[in-house]
Amino acid sequence: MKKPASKPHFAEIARDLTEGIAAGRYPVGSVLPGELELCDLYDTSRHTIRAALNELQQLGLVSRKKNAGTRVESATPRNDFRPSLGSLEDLVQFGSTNVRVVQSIEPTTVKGALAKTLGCFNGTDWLRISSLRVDSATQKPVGWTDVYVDPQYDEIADRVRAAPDTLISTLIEKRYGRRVAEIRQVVRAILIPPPTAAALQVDAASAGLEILRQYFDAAGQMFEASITVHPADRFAVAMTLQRSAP
Amino acid sequence: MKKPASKPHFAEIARDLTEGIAAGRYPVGSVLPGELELCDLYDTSRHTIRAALNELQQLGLVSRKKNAGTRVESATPRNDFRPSLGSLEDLVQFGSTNVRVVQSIEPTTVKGALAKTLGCFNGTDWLRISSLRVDSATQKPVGWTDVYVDPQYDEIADRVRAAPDTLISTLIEKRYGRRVAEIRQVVRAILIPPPTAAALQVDAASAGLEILRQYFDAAGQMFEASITVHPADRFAVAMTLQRSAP
DNA sequence: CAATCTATTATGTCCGGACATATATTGCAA
DNA sequence: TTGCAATATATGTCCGGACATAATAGATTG
Repeated sequence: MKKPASKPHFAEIARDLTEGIAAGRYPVGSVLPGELELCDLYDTSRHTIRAALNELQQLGLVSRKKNAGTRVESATPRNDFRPSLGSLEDLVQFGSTNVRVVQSIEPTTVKGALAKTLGCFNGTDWLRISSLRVDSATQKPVGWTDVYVDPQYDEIADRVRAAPDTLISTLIEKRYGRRVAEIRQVVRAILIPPPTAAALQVDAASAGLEILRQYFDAAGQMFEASITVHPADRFAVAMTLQRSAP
Repeated sequence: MKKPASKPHFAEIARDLTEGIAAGRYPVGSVLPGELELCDLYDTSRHTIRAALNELQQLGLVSRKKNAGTRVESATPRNDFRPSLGSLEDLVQFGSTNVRVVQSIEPTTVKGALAKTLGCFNGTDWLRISSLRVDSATQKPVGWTDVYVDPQYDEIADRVRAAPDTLISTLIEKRYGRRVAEIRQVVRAILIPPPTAAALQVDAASAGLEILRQYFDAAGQMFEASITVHPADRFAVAMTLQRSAP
């Protein structure tokens, strides 16, 4: 009955359960057997079962609640790849490589196409913080950023100027306690518009990278958004994905 | 001595260790105390210590080896944000929205600037698979892709044509068993070169998104690379990041 | 001196128990 | 019927032990 399994026991069980979920034996939305039942099923200890279930949870296959049991959330082992080094700072390529030089901080009313791209209602009031990102080595501008924050957070203006290497979302979190729970990011290619091109010291018809970021709190409310334009030859978005389960 | 800690014990320990790493008490590259020592230090069981260390490992702060102990890898709690839905297919926006139309499959010798961007030696031989991605709804081309694979995999040509909605890396894995362990991706903005512009049915001087992907196996060997060019107004790279620890 | 064998030592896996805690259900009372 | 309290039940946390396994360092041998 017992195979001379080379793999650890909990990994075998995790594999079996994953297979069962993929095969539809445990359909999405259903609740799979309790831990003690699984102990009985696989003839092992609860500790081992939990280690196996932990794997499934890590893979995003199941969610677990105190009395409701472990619910099957997805049939396919999503997050097959995950970013290996991907703090937000790394992603944005912030920090030591370049600093923020604030150009202007003023309240504005967002309407029309801009409102649509930002994902807010027409005529919403925001505080716009425009800044230039300058590479500390070459002294050349690497990006123009318009950050839109809730106008009630106007007191962060000083801090934004004082801490040129800190994310504005971090400043808001420290000052007002509103915490970012989710970030949506869209990367597009554009032809850099003339005024921005001048600020970035590039030709008018050159290509650029436009990055839109939306910051949401735990309630799903967007309280910050930013649009960044980078010259094509001075910036790239890089990321590394690694397979989760070897 | 005992605080009325509301948080679980192992979480407190994880927090403390994270703090110690961030503060430099445990510098990057150093090896922090063994599990039994930590048991003594925090006056707890090995199980709890391991749960805490597990958190740090999950956050990418430490790596662990059989006899060398747990090594500090990074000072900042990276992966503070993780992609919420991020299978590779989602990221690439593959699948039902558009299909691959193969234009040519032929062996080439990569040299000069191309070799440099692809990240291989000058004069390396590859099998180049050029294809057009066409949106199934509008019938307009949304991207031009040059995939470079090891020329020994020339038998996949048929499969590439036969399965227009499957990743080429997946085809290689199924046919030859060589498995992708890591993917590096770089997104840049470019001006679309004339021949590509013609194929994509856009103006010559328009902006486009260039995506370079490199596929590595477990040994760190690159065995596939691809360069994709998308018209600026027909494609964007979107991703959602969610905070890991609420 | 080099190569090989052998302890030593760290993490990895696993056991079987205990109590805590959050949630769902049930039962009782207004 | 509605609202609240008691109970049941699932996962969460934690203990203290055991043996396995891999990597290192030391001892042994050619």
